[in-house]
Amino acid sequence: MDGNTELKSRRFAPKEVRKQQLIDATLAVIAEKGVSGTTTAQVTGKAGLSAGIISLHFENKDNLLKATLEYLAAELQERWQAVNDDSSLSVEQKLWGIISASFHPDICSYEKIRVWFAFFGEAQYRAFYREMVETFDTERGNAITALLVQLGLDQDRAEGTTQTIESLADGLWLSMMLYPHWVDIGQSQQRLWELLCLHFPDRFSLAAMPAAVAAK
Amino acid sequence: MDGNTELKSRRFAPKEVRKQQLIDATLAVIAEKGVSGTTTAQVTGKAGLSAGIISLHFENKDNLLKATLEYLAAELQERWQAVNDDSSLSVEQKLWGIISASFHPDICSYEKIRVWFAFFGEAQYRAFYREMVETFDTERGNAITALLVQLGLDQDRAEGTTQTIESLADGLWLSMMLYPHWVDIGQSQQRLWELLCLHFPDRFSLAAMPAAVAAK
Amino acid sequence: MDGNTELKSRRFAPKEVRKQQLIDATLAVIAEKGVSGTTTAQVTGKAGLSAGIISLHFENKDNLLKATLEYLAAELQERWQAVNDDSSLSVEQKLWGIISASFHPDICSYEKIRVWFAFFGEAQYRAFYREMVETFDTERGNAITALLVQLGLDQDRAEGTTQTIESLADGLWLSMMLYPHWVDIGQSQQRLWELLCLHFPDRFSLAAMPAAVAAK
Amino acid sequence: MDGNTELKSRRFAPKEVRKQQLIDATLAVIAEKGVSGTTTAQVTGKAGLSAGIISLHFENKDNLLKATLEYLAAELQERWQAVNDDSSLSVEQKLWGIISASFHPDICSYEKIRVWFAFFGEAQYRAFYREMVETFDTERGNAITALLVQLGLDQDRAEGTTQTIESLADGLWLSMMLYPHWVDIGQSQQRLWELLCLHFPDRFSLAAMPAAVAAK
DNA sequence: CATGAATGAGTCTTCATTCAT
DNA sequence: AATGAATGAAGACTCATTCAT
Repeated sequence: MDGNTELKSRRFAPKEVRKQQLIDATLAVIAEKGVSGTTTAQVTGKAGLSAGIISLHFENKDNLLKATLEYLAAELQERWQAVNDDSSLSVEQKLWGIISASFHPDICSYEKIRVWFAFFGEAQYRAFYREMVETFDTERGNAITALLVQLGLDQDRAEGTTQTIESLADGLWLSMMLYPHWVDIGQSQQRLWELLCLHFPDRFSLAAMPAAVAAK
Repeated sequence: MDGNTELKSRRFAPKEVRKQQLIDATLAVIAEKGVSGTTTAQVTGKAGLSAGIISLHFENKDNLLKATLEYLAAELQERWQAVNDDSSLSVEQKLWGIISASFHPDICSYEKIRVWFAFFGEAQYRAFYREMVETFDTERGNAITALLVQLGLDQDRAEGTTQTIESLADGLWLSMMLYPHWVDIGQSQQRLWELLCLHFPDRFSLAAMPAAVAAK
Repeated sequence: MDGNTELKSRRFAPKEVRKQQLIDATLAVIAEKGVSGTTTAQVTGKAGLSAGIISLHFENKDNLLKATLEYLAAELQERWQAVNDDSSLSVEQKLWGIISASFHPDICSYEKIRVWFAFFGEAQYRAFYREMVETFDTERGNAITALLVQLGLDQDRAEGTTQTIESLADGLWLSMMLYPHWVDIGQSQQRLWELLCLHFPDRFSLAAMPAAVAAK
Repeated sequence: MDGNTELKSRRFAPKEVRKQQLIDATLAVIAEKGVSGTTTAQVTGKAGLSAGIISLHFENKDNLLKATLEYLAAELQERWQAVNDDSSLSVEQKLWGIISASFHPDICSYEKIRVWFAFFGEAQYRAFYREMVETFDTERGNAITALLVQLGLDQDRAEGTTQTIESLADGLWLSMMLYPHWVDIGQSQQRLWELLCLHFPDRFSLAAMPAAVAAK
C-alpha cells in the first residue's frame, strides 16, 4: 500500500517522468480516499517525493488534479479513436470496438473507475471535464450514431440507442465500482454485447462474442 | 434553487423539523459544491441557523452527511417498495413501476442526482452506502429478476437483464447529471421502456408508454 | 459515577438546596476532570438539572467555581476555628486540634483534595483564594505560632516551625493526592504528630497519639 | 518575565531548538494562565512562531503539554540523581544534596513551580506524571530512606521520615507558590535543614548550614 | 423556579503553499 | 531540480450563555 513507487524517485528526473509519477500517485490516493480525502502530503508521500514538488511541476494541487483527470480522459479517448480511425474494420467491428474500449483492463481498472467517479462527484471537476471533452464526447456519440444508422436504424432511433449504449456503459462502470463482487469487466461486455444482439439479431449473435472480445 | 432561503424561524422547532431543515440545506450545498467543497458554515448558513446547530442535532458533520445520504436512500427505497408491495399491479406494471421509481421527479431532481454522485465519489460514503443498502439493493435486484422470470426469461438471462436494467438506469442518472441538456427524465424513461420493448415485444409496446408513465 | 445525585432533583427546591447541589456536583466533576476539563454541562448533568440552572443561581460558571472554592475554604476554616475558640482545651490539644483539622475525613477526602489542587493550579482561582483567605490564613498561622511560643519556642523559631508545620500539612495533602496508595490520612497525622514529638519531646509522646486523634 | 520575547528567528532552526523554544513558551504561558487558560495561540505567539508549528513538532497541544511536563520532571531528576550518583559525597552531603536539589533556583523558580502545580491540578496530566515518574520517584524515596538508615534510623522510622521530608519539600513549594512573599527558597532550605537537625542533632547543626547550601 | 434549544465566540487542527537552502 | 521547515488561512468543533416557554 505504501512501498510501491518509492524506489522510482531519484534525486533528478526529467520533468515528464516526475509529472507522471505524481499523476500515478494521485490516481492511487484519490481511488482510496476520494477527492475530499486527498491531501498533497499523501500524494507526494506515495510518490516518495517532497512537499514542494507539486508547486514545482503543477503550480498547485488543483492543476495536478486536473492533469490527472486529463490523463484519464486522454487515455480513454485515444483508445476509441484508434478504433474509429481504423478503416480496416467492419461496421460491426468498429461499433463494438468503440463500445468495448471503455472496458479494456487498462482503462477500467477498479482504481481508475473510482477516480472517474471521484471527479464526477465534484462540481468543479465535472465542469472542467465537460469543457475538456466537449468535442470528443459529441464526436464519439456521433460516431456511434452513424454506425447504428449504417446498421439500419433511422436517425432518431439511432440517437436514442446511442444514449442507451453510452448510459449502459457508464452504469456498468458504476456497478463495477459499487459492487465489484457482483459486476466485472467480462459481465459488462456481455451486457453490452447482448444489447447489440437484441437490436441487430442478424449482425450480432449471442453465441459468438465474449471470448473474441477479450482477445480484441 | 428551491426557495428554502434564510430565516425559516429561530428558537424552537421540533427536533425532526430541524434535522430535515439541515438535511435539505446539506443537499443543496453538496449539489452545488460537492462533498469536498461543503463546509458546515455553508450548510448552516443556507439553513439560516447557527454554527453550533450541527453538533446539537447530528453530533458532527460526518453524521449529517450520512443522514443526508440515508434520507436519499430511504426516499428512493420507499418508492420502489411501495410498487413492489402493491398486489393490485400486473407483472408488467410492477416491473415498470420499480424501474421508473428512480425517475420520479421527486427522486431524480438535478440536485439530488448530483448529491448521489457526490457521495458515490467519496470512498467513505460509498462504503457507508453499501452497508446501509446491503439488503434492500439485493432485494430490488431479486424483485426485478423474479418479474423477468415471470415474463418468460430463464433465471440466467433474467439476472443478466436485471444487471442491464439497473446499470442502464444508473448510467442514465449519470448522463442526466453530466449532460443535463442532452438527457432528461422523459428520455431516460423512454430508453428504459425501449429496452423492455426489445426484450418483451408482446408485453411492452413502443407506441403505448412514456406518457402513461409520466402520469403514473 | 453518575447516578449519585440525580434523584435529589425535584422540580422546585429552595435556592440554597439548589446551590449546594450544584456545588456538590462541581466538586465531583472538578475532582475527576480538573478545572480545564470541567464543563457546565457535566456539572448540571451530574446534578440532574438543566443547562440554564447555573445562570439562575450563580449567574455564570466562574461564580459557581468560586463558590465551590469558598465552600471548601469555609468548611476547613470553621473546623480549625472551632478548635481555636474552644477555651476548654489545653495548649497541646489546641495545637494538635488545629493541625489535625486539615485531616478530618470530611475535609481531606480524596475528592476534595483533588479539587483544592485543581484550584491551586489555576492562576485566577489562586488569586481569588488568596484574597478570600487573606485574613484567616494569617490568623491560623498566628494562632499556631502563639501556641508554639506558649510551648516554649522563641518567636523566631516559632514562626519557622509554623511554616514547617503548615507546609508539611500541605505537602501531605499533595502526597495523598498524587500517591493515594502510598500516603493516607492516618499516616499524614502520624507524620505531623512525630514532628511535634521531635520539637516538644516532653509534651508530645510517640507512644500516645494517633488513636486518640482519630477519635477527636 | 524572562526575556524570551518575540522574533527569535524564522526559517530553519534545528528540530530540538524549536521544540525547546515551544516548551519554554509553554512554561511561561501555563505559569501565567494555568492549564485551562493556555491556548495554542498564546504559546506560539509567545514563541514568535506560527499556529501550525505545534502540529509540526508535537502533533497536537496535548503532546506539547506532556513534553513540557516531561521537561520539568527530567530537569529535576537529573539534578538529584547527579548527587545520588556522586560517590565522593558523605552520607550527610548526599542526603542534603538530594533534598536541596528541589530548591535549586533553576528548578524551583516561581514560574516553574506554578507550572508544576498547574499540571498537578489536572487529572489527566497527574496521571501522565505518575506513569512517567513511576520508577524514578520510588527510587528517590528509596535513596533517601537508605541514607536515613545509614544515619541511624531503623527502617520503619526511616520510611516515615522520608515521607515527612518529601512532603515538607512539596509543601514548601506550594507555599512558595501561594505566598511568594512569605516563603522563599532560602527559608524553604532552612526549614528542611532544621528538620534534619532535629532528627540528627549530632550530624546536622543549626549553626552551620544554610549559607553553605546556597553556595552548593 | 426551571428547562433545553439555539447561539456564536473562541480554539484546535489541518493542509496547500511558500521559500531559504 | 528538489527539499522540507514554516506559514497562516480555513475549517470543524466545543461550550458558556441566553431566552422563549
